[in-house]
Amino acid sequence: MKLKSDFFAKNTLWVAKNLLGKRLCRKLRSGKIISAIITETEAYQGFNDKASHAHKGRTKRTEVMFGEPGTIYVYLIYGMHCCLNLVCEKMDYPAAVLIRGVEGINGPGRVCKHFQIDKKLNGKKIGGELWIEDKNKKVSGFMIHVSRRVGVDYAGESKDLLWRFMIKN
DNA sequence: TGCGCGATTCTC
DNA sequence: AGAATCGCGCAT
Repeated sequence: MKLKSDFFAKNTLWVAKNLLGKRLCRKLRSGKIISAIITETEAYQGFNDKASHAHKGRTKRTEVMFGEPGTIYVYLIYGMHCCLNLVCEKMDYPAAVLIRGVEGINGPGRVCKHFQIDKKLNGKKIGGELWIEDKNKKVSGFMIHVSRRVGVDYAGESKDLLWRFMIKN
């Protein structure tokens, strides 16, 4: 079953945890469909999260994070890698979950490379070209490891928030 | 108009 | 440990 936008219209931490074990699916430019189980996520949420791009307010770049739940947010980092996020919560509230890793592929940049995800998907809704499926009966009952987010040491008191989630093993 | 830096990854 | 590489946010 494809997840619908109502799945994302919830607390960002809940979405980050509950995306673990779901299947990320992508229709490649060639038409071929590939997928992998999501194993690692991070939450970026609210007006007080200094690690979030949206902390500095609504800008051309962060506008997507204020949009409808289930919207795709892709940004370019370090001038060379793309990162995939899914917008959560409600309109006008900045929130997204970063997909940091899938089965066999670690790191947000490598996930985007593998799934051929770039900024052309930014602002689009999940559904046609990129979607999440929840039908993995064998992927359940796993343990979730919680830790601090990666690469946000600049974020003051927000850097120690335990908003990173990954499947153990 | 210019500058510093980043939710990273790969190589030396 | 250092490079690669560019758009964004803020200062000028």
